[in-house]
Amino acid sequence: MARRYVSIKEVAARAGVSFQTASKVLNGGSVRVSAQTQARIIEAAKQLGYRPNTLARSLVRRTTSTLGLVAPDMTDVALAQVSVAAERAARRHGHAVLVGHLGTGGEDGAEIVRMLIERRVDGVIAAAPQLEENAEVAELLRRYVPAVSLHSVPGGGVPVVGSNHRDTGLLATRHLLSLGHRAIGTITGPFRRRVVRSRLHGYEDALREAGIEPEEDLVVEADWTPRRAAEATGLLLHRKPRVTAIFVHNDTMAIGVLSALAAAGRRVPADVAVVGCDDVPFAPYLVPALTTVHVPLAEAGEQAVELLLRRISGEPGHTAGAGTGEPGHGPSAGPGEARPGTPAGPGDARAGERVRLPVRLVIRASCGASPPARVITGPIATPASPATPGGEDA
Amino acid sequence: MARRYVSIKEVAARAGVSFQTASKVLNGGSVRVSAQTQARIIEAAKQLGYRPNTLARSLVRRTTSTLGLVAPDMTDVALAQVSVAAERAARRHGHAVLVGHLGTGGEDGAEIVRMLIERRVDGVIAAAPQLEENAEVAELLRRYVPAVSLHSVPGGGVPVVGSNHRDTGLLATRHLLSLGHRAIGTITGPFRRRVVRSRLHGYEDALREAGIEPEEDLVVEADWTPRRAAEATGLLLHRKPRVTAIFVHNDTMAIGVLSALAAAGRRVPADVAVVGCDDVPFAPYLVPALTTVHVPLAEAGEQAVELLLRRISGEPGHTAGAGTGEPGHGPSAGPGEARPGTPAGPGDARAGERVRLPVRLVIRASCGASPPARVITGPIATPASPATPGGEDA
DNA sequence: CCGTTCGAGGCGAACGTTCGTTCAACGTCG
DNA sequence: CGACGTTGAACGAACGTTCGCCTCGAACGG
Repeated sequence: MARRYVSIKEVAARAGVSFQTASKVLNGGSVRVSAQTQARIIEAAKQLGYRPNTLARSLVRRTTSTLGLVAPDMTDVALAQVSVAAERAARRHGHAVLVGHLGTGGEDGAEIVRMLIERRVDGVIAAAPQLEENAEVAELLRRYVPAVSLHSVPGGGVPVVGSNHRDTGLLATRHLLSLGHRAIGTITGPFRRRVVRSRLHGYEDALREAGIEPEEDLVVEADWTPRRAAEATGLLLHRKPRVTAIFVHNDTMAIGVLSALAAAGRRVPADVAVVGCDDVPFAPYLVPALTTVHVPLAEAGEQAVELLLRRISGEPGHTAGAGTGEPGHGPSAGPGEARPGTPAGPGDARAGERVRLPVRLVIRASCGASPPARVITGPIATPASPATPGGEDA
Repeated sequence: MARRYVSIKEVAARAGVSFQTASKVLNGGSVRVSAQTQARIIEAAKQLGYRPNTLARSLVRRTTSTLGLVAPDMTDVALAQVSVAAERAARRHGHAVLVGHLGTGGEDGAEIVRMLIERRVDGVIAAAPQLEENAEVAELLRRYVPAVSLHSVPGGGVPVVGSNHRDTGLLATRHLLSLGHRAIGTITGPFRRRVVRSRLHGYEDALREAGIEPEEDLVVEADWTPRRAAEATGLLLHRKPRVTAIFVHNDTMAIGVLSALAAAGRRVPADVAVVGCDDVPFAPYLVPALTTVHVPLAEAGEQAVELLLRRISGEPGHTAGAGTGEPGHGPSAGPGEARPGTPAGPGDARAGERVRLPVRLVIRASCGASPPARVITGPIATPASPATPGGEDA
């Protein structure tokens, strides 16, 4: 049961050299050590099953090759994608990932971040919407450790990777409008989330573009779960029996919406059209197949890691390591939002503070449009709507 | 951007004591240091924003308070539950979690485990079905680090936490039989997975109990995804048009099955009854609401952590740590499939090697049974089937 | 008044590395 | 034939802790 780890000294002893020499060979490679000795050391290491102790290594190198990930509750497949992608990307770059899952409230965020800091992670990825409101976490991230967030961070100072969520609302609603719908309801996530407000802005702006004044009664708040979404749909149907289309803020809730609609005897898409958000793997297999706005979640996780790693290695950019990234990437990339003053465009001083991943509409059956799987991409130019200021988020 | 961490020496200096004294105070608490001095040290630490460097601590304590988690691909909500629950449980016990997600093949398992070992995790939780076949991983876990698995481990020596999956097959199939179905098909996960074979055994045994000889044509292999499940269903319908019920190996695939059934114009449950597996959060909101076998995934994750932590702290049990070095437990390898001699019951000498979490049937609408949400629990006595003894797996 | 005890805190060592410097031996060259 | 380079390897120090033992001085008992 000898679970003791063998140290480099034992390897060295067996090879008959000083442990420092062994160290040299075992890492660096061929630095000033005869081929013979090298072979002996390597052989000894293999025989003994030597595994370097990264703790000791980190202690002297002052870097752990470990990233921290603050993850959400994760009852939603969509969010899980981010974490998985991020971890994979990190590992590809030789970094391990220390993870902490928030409670549903997200109030334990600071605790998690402190844990990560004490473990001296090289950087932190904040991948939970709940963190949006957590000023304490934001402060910790600003002060103690390089970080990248997938959601807007109170007080700024932490670069953000993600999509423009106003675009999602815009895309979904415009599509519904183009199909002739006028009474379009929406089942949202919690209002206090920026994502939600952004999607709502897109929804409203699209409506106004079409000359329709948004109605409060058509907007029902839920909490991302199918359960609450089903309830919300019931309420919506009650308040506005004549609604003919629904924009749902995520695909998981769409399941609940579909369920409630079925329970109410409304056919989809014949009576009511439905458009979701995220484009999770099962979306094409709902009945009817769900039309939804694809949000590149996995890609966001990956990009977040890349950006974070660049920052850590102290790549230039005004924001100490942030920038130079994404030079003129994407079609119109970054500046999705109408924000006259601070375009955050490429070349802007704050470039790199924000990486934008375009969303796109995936047309399936639930909206009643005929052709299968057409795709319309965002971000989109907003004709005339300086109304909603910049702060969208991922 | 001064990201430098303050060390305990700086705290000590500021408080005017030796750093060892500061150390004493900052951990142990009231150990032979005057209240005054303590206060001074604590104050200094606070002012400086001192965060202990757990690397150094771990180095001397020879324990990292970190657990490794080998997680699956995670495109399935059900599996994500395990990871989240495990991480939460670990944190509750003051442990952090280092996570590695397998690729779809799971061939990178050893690489991940090695990474965890080099980082000196105190223990490893193997929570991926893909690991079932990975002998290299099993070997690493046996040799280098205490571990607990959620799935059977080749060669044994690693305790397993999970449900008896024969029971799931039994429960689902018996239910369908009790509803009068005789032509019952099943859409499975990959055959090479034990879980799958176990569920299949349950399915077949239930059939035989009812005097029905299982037919190969009624069994179609898929890969856990809705996509392949839909295809498989199409195939099943083609081969056996008269099938009146389907047992699906997980809820995510059930989405695909429902979709294919709808495409084929079969009504559920009127024409075909469907029973799933797992009981994920959205199951009640599918149309129709999915009858499914509830598998306590989150609980399994939690229990795995508890068990692992007990093992680490060297709690007794005959298997002291890891089976006192696998004496003569070789080929008889864990209480695997058909091994009449070793029932591994409670009170058995090898108790602790296997924790069983009962599954239960949750009756909803997709099977056509009338009462809403009845529940039938397992594990179940098998009337006359000594064929498949205990050895199912999680 | 001296020896003992006890409370408070200092000190050395160790944990397993990495990194830069030092050292010995052996040619080689002028 | 001695100064010098090279080459190969050893060595010392440091990373930030924890832990156990040691010392010091004051208080206390006899």
